[in-house]
Amino acid sequence: MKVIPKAYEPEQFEQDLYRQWEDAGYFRPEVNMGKSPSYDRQTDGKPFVISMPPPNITGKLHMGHALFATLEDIMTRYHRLMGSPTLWLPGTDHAGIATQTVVDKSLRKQGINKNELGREKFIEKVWEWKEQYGSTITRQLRRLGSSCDWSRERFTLDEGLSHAVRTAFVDLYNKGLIYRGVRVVNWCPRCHTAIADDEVEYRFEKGKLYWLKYGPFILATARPETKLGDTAVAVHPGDQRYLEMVGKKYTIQGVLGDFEVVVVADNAVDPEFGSGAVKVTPAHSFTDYEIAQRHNVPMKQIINENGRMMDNTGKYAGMKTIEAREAIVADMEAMGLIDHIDEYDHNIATCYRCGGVIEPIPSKQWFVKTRPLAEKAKKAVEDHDIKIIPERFEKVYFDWMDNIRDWCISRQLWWGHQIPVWYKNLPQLPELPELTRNKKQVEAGQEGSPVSAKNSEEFRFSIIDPEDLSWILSNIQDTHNYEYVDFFDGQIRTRIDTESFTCTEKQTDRTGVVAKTGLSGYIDGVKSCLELRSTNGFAKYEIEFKGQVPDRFTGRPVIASTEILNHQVDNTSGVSYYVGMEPPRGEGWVQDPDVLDTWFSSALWPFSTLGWPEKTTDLDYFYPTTVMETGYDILFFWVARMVMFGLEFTGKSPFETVYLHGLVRDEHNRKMSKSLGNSLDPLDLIPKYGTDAVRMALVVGSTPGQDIPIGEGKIKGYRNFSNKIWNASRFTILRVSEGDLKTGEIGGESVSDLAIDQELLSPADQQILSRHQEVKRDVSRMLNEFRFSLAGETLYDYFWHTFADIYIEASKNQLAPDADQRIRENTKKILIKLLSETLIMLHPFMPFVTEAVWQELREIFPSLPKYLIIAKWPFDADKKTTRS
RNA sequence: GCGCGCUUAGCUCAGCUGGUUAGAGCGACUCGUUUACACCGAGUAGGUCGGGGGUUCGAAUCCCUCAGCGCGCACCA
Repeated sequence: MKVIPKAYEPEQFEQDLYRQWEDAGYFRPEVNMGKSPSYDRQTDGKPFVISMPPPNITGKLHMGHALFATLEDIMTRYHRLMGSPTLWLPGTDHAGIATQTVVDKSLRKQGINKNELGREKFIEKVWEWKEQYGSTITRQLRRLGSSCDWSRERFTLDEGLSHAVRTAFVDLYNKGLIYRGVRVVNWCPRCHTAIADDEVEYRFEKGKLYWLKYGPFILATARPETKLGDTAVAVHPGDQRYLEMVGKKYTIQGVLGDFEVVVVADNAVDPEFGSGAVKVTPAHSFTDYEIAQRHNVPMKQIINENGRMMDNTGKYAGMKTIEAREAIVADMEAMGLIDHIDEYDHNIATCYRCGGVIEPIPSKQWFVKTRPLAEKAKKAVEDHDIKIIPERFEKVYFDWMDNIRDWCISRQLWWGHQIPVWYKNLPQLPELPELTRNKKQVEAGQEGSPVSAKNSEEFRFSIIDPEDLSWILSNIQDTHNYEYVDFFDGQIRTRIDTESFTCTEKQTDRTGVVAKTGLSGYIDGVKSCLELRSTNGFAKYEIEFKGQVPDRFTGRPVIASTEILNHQVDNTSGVSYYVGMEPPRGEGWVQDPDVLDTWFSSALWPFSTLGWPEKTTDLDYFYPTTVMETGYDILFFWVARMVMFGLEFTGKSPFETVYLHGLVRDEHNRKMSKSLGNSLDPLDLIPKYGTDAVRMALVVGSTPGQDIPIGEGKIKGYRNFSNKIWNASRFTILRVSEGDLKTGEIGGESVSDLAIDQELLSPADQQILSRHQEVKRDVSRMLNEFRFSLAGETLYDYFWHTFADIYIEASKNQLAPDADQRIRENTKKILIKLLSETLIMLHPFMPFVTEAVWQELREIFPSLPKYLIIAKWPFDADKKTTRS
């Protein structure tokens, strides 16, 4: 008879079992396109794929990671047991701001200043940090039993992914979906970078509302210091009180002398609030900026990127905004410019990373034009190409897509993907003689055209190297108000109607317009010339086209390289820029110092990790992925953007189902926080109670989209369950192995061949077998429907309170030495069947105990698969012929 | 302001498309246990399913309404 320890000691098994699985390669899916599978498959053969939400390299594992790892591992293991080729692709995220802040802090503790260190050295330090901590978190994910394919592990700054990022940027740029411009942005003076709208968090703070005597108006403001940047007063168009004043200019007495404002009527003004008149500070308020844009009101910036008053604010220059506010209020009171002051609760904007107050300031940044992307992304969910669980988040998703604003993607940081744009300052050049305005357009094959292409479609796509085209077009964007753009290819001069791009709002049309009006065709080896003229100046580019290769997107031939022989720019900025995958040829080009928003690379994750933009086997086979499992808190940050980018770059939704889990909270449903001291550390709990217990505690009782409370008591409960599994199995194994197995007391080759004699069944046998069948069916269905909690609970209840409490007790009689030999044998067969099949079903939830027990079970019943992880799921949903 | 969620036993929560006597875990109480497991077993108590109204043969479940709590988005002069 076997000897098995009395209690389950997880520490003795977990790490060893994990190593055995990993070494055996069970986490790596078989890529077998078009071939018949090498194993018994219960599915349609489609691979099951999850891209792991890449944890930041900044920290160590917490309960949130444990939750996603558990849920994703359950799905992965379930589908593996079902026989699907299963890929769970892990990785980590460089997490721009977060990592830079943490490393900066740690360096400062060592007395090292980031700025003295310099960019290159600093980035080296961050990489050192990454080497140290990036692997910590993946090691800890293994501890959770995550059966992901480590051979495919990725990091967002890997060469392949960086290449994907550059490709995406350049492609969007060429499509006119990325632009650079001066906008009022959310600026964090503490992190010293712009952040996106959804990276801003609002919180209430007690403050004051100042009623100012403002020329003929009395108006309220929370930020009197911005008065120095005021250029207008806005009122509601229907407001009778101010009708007469609209359009007129007024002189306002200010602390730095008189200044002039214009009165405009705008619907954004709420006539009910305050006096119905608003002072407009276009440079430091989003609403004011928009009002100013609509009424052509000038903008005056008075706050700089350090959150301090600028030189144009006289004696207040250099003060922080709060200091300036106090000083200005004091001065205004002295001048009798303040009517009265109210108490007022402000909803102030703060940075989601550092908590600092956000200053809206005008800044030149890169933006993604999101609306065209959002429309497709919205449609994908509307058409059910993507299903969101729980469904109610679809509405939230739609609302976001409907109200989306352009996405500011440049960050003034060092750690991240540096923007693939290069700048060059150019000397002023003497004006060129006026160009001949020839309106003739080039058509493919047309007489006089130097273009040799025979079919017009090929011709149309064979513009010039997209990278150079973008570089050229970038200048159109930069200077506005071009009168005309001429393209001269050596023989024919082509006029391009510039009306289409005088306005930045029409940027999407740029590429199209160019193609339509004839900036197309290439001349291998011929020097061409592009000339731009604007109200600010002109630019001339001499270009030589060389060679011909297939375009990587369309497969059509394009110019392989375009040498810019010379280019000249003369405009107000005097700067030209180049957008491309690699630095441009020639001297003096400097790359844009900014990096991209972390979420830009994250948005590419489901396909960049599989090799995109290269056409790899992995991309072909595993993309689109199956499930995106993540927290509802990053629905906008991440999920929405993956959908937008997935559709844009691959033409496919990046996943079929989005499963949103909730936030892990403490047993009283409070947020886990260090200050409350209620945080649970999975790395303490795992050695204490076992990974399986932690996993079960996270799954059972949690509903998608709903926060999940968890306390140590709950985990203890599932530790007890682990032990119950161990002991019920121990009983089974010990009893079944009584007698001589070699002579085949229970016989049979595999579990399905266990010939259970229906004639000999006791009522207890019949009941358990029937219940067992139900559980198999229910659990399969629940897992297919993403109802993990219910599935786990069902299995828990069945195993403990039906199998162990009822059936094992009943089996004791049936196994008694004085019982009929045939009954004993039959009972043993039933026990083996029930136990082995239940272990398989429990395995996705509790991989370690179940595998540990399986290995024991295999010793007395060697026909079982070598490892539980690759066993066969005991219920086939397609076989609806389940006889009761 | 717009939207969403929650309110079920002392605590934390399940309860899918309405259908036996509303469930679990923890906690409480009683009893038991040399015999797979005290990280155990058998059992008990505990709920007018937030209030009100409606639909229905039948409502924790669907609809309306009110209240409390929480969250998201927008505004925030």
